[in-house]
Amino acid sequence: MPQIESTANQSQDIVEQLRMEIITGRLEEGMPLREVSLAERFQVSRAPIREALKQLAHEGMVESKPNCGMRVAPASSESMQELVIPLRQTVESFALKSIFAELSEADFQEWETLLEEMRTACETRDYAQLTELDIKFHQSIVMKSPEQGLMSIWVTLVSRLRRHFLAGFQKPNDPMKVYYEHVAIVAMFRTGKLEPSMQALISNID
Amino acid sequence: MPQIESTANQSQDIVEQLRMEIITGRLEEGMPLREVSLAERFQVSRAPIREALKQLAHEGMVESKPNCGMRVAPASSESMQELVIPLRQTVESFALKSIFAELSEADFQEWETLLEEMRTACETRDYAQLTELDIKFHQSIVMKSPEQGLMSIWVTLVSRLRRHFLAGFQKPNDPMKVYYEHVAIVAMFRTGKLEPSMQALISNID
DNA sequence: TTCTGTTTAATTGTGAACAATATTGCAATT
DNA sequence: AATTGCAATATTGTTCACAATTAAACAGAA
Repeated sequence: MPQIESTANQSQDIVEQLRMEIITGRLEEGMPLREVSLAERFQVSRAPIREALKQLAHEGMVESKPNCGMRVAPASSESMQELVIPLRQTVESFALKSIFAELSEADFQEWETLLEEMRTACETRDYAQLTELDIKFHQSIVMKSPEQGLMSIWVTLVSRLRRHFLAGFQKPNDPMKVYYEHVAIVAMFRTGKLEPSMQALISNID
Repeated sequence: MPQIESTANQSQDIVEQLRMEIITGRLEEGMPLREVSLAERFQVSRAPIREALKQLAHEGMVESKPNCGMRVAPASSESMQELVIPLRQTVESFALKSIFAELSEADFQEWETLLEEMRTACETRDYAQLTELDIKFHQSIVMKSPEQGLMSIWVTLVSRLRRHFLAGFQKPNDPMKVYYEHVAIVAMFRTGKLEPSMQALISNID
């Protein structure tokens, strides 16, 4: 999001909430999103709801048919995902490179917290929560980058891969695999070696 | 834009107009965009203006400071452009590949028309117009692709390169160069050979 | 003068009513 | 029974009025 300083306004909160519900699959594909229903649910007027939906439409999370309403967008085609995955790898690598030298202990603490939550999500097989945490981890890397507009690009890409997340989690035999992978990533970050860190991050994106 | 069928609504028209004015440099960097002023100019209320500005903000054309208004976003950093150029090449190649087999005479006619306009723009040294036509040419390729959401990604990338256009046009000795390059691209498309066509398209993106 | 705090104005954020458009259901007709 | 036309409903698109927030102007004291 191209906001210079993010003050908490209603529509932004709604965007983040709806985005996560779509990514995690709590809101199924094709489900219509009515402005009045959402307005009642979030206890606000239609205006902030409209803004939120418009933004999600631009991100690719929902589809808009003029005068006919929004609905949760269907998953991207296989070929589309094959296009987007390397794009996402490139963007996140770039983000990591731009922040790597200035990583502080506070950054690592933030990630350690996420890792703990990820561990419990793995243990309880809470795939929706796991998806959310995975997204948040990668998002945090992009968010730390001082490059303006990188986040907008990243969000637009990730929304096309949202199905990829859930699908990827449910197949592996070892349900802790996702957790271990991210532990390895953070550990590699701590070594201070850029190239292997980028490699670890990239290999996690597929 | 993720609209399934594009009916002409006001905010969309405003988006396209403002986007072109920013890309072509008619609206200078840092210039504030006030909702009421724009509402008066376009003879509409603030709501469609707000929607247009929000969309442009997500595309990276304008920056938004909450409760403080929008302004034309400054150009991307050099490193950012170096990131985005190959991304754009990848996206447009993908788009071309997805439409190449079904190109019709109508498509070529559309391009020929653009080429003619491009020629006169080159002859009259109208760099703003030339920028607009260049964008429209590449945009048309992405637009023809049936892949949903490709346009959103493309727009987000191009907005980061908008300075690149104007700068690239004003330097070459031969002012017709831009025209010739696009003529060559379309001619290559007509041969029906995919790989060289993609190469021609890519080489034009730098 | 320079700094600080307060007031004032400008601007965005939100709410609510109205208009325009698309969808749905129903009836009349073939 | 299937189809077409029409009315009723639901939904979005737009306008206007108001609240909340921010930035600027200004006065007063060190």
